Amino acid sequence: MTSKLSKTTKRARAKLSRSAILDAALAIVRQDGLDALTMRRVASDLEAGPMSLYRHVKDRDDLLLGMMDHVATCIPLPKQQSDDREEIVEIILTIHTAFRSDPWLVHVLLFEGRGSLNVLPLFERLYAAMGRLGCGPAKSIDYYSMLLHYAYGESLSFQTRDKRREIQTEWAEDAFEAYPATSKVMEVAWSWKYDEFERNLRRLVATI
Amino acid sequence: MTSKLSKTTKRARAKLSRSAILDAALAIVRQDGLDALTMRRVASDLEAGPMSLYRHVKDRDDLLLGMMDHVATCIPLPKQQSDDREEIVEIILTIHTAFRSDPWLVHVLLFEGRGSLNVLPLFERLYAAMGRLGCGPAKSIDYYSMLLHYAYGESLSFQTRDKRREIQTEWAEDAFEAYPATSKVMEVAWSWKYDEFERNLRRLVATI
DNA sequence: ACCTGAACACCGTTCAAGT
DNA sequence: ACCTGAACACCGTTCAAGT
Repeated sequence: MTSKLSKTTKRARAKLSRSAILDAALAIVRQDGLDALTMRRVASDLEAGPMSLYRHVKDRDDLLLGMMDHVATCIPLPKQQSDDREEIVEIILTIHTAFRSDPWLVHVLLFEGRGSLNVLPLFERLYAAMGRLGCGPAKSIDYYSMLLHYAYGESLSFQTRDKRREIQTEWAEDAFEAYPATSKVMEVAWSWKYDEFERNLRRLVATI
Repeated sequence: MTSKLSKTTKRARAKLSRSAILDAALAIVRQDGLDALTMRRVASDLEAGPMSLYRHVKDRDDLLLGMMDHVATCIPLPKQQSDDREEIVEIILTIHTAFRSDPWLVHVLLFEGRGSLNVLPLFERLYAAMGRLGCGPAKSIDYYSMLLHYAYGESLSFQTRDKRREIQTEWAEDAFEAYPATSKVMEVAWSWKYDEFERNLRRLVATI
């Protein structure tokens, strides 16, 4: 019995490391979303006290940054495109795909203000392509912002769409009665998937 | 002394009403942001117990919805434009301006999934203009989504920009060394205001 | 009818203490 | 060195009780 106990304590000790904590945190956030990611939950998943985490992680912010760093290194770089506009499209699509598989990224990027430097190789290619298209720094940051902001908004809207629809079904059926143009659109809107990111992205890139 | 006490209790009673609560909540959120809006804070600002609010407001969600309804009715409708594309631009700009003066709107719209029906007159004009431009329901919802998603992303990025920059100044100066195109852009980026919403909006509307 | 205090089940984090 | 329990200052909300 004593040996069994010491075994489990040994395992418990081995479990607690920065990377183990990051893995556990990623698992939580991917299963149950960012709100479910609490220090206490991570700790209990690792069968440790909540305070044990703080030896390997400065605070919740640092935990999120670590998660971003890890995810950023896992993003597969797209093939280099000969057409510069196509190169830009591919890069933004890569980022957008990352937002789709890890929706919490957008939240952290925007609201925690943390970004990983591991994403720089991707951005370097983006800015290089813009440069070849004749954009100076000002124009580059302007177009970059436009594309990224659209990706932010689209991702957030997409990831909250189901919840929003659920709530909106409570709206009175006759709410749109006085608004004919709206009514006509709304009939389609409820079931609309509007997953038109790539098509709209190409529209935007074409304006560069 | 007794009369003084009864006076204050009378005033305290008069203070507590749905609209008084909404006003207090709006004042908080405009001064200190959405995170500062707690039921306890609203109550204490009204010199009431936290539980007293629940007589006039179902829960925090209902409070937010009430705030949105109030703000939505205060949005000034833009002048009708003879050019349909210009009409669309004006309407989206109106929405964007509302997002700028009440940044919390975007957060509530997206993450709480609550929207006010009081905004329908504005949307009716938007969909009507799109219809006149030859858009069916599908195309309308597609373009509408693109424009609104961009407005979402731009607003969120704008309102969190200062905080993000503050954090990013901690980054090592030589982080961009290996990335020449990025370095060149970044020199401009730190001070860049990229408040190019209207110009980009026009670009987008032109593609309709 | 209107208001409320105590209580419940949470949260991140500090701090002093264990091994 | 690594881990932890108790504690602090929060949160939204339930519930039973006050007036």
